[in-house]
Amino acid sequence: MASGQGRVLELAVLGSLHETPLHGYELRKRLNALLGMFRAFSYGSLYPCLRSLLAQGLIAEEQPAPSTIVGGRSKIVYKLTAEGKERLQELLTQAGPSAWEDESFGVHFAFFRHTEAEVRLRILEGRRSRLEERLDAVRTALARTRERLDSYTLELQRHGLESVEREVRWLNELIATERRASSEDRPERDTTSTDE
Amino acid sequence: MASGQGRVLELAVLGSLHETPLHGYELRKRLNALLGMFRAFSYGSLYPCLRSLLAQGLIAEEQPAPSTIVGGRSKIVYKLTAEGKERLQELLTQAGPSAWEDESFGVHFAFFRHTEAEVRLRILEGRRSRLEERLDAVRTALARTRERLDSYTLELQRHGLESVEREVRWLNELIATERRASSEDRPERDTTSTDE
DNA sequence: CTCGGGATGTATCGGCTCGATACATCGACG
DNA sequence: CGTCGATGTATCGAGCCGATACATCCCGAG
Repeated sequence: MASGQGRVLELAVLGSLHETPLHGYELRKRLNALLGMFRAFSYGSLYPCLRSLLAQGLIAEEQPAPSTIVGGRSKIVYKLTAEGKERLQELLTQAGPSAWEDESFGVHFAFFRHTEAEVRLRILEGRRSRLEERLDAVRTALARTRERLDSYTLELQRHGLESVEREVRWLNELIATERRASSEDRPERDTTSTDE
Repeated sequence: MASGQGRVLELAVLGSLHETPLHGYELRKRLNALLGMFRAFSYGSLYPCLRSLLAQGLIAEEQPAPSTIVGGRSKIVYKLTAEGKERLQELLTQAGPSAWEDESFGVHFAFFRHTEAEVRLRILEGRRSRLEERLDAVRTALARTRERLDSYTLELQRHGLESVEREVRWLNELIATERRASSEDRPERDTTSTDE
């Protein structure tokens, strides 16, 4: 109900502007280069988001030297404010369902560099159990199906299951790597938690 | 611009009802079992869609024997009308961009059983070139990137590229199978088109 | 027998997002 | 000097989802 539930864009914009100030067009290009494999950002959502962030004081328009402005409307370069940086940190700390759904997981992952190790781990595990949930649901539904399925439906199911299983394996590797890295940082806790 | 552009639901509902009449709840369960790996259908879109289809005369409410109705509101079973079957055939014949985008491709594929071989092939090829386009875009954007990317971003890119490449390979196999099947039906055209 | 909880079932609302589109400027090339 | 494609800001209609509300049915525990 607050403002930051389904707002993946907010994190994406804030995170991108954290690296360097940008204007809308560049921002979109950068986001689509970064996450174009998973989703496509459009102006129809980008500009309203920028307006909202501007109104909240999380970003600000950066005025370039007036000499560079020639025509009527100049480029509007947005940069992060101090409040924006705080908000970004806050968003990066959240490890809720909003972090591991399909559309948002990629965005959160893309900024893992700025995320605490513990939060990273929780997001990865959340994503994994989300996918396993889905596997269960589809598998039991498939098992309960009485009728014969045609070969195309079957092939679609097979491909879908395989893709999700692949992502689960990928997550497993990432989680293992994270665990290894964090146990190297804290070698005292290494022997006690060698359960899995 | 017409009514059936982004309306994946229309095809999904019509296609499901073509097999057997259903009511809303069952319909949703069936669709989520069939395509739950790729997307999740919600009532918020399903009921408006049913209403619209009803208004267009493409589906009709099937009245069960009055003896089964006990309480106030009974189950509303929807079935396809003759116009609905026509519309479904029309939708299954279309092989435009609306057939091979991310959200819609799965739905179209799920009903390939009722689709002509030629249309199947065009949809599969359209999907493939769509994905290759995306690969190109991301790869060139990646090549043009000056700055060093952190390991998480890199890993995300790698995983994304690999997933899409995998889907392209899958499509290649499907296309090859389709071509083989259709050349068995028309053996005269076999030798001329052995270009790939 | 009865009472409560979980599955079944229909329906809506607010809000977010997308694709298409409009319009303006700038640099390059003939 | 004209025009074409890339750059750039911005909006609109329409579709879609998550949450939610509310009613009924079924079945097992007490």
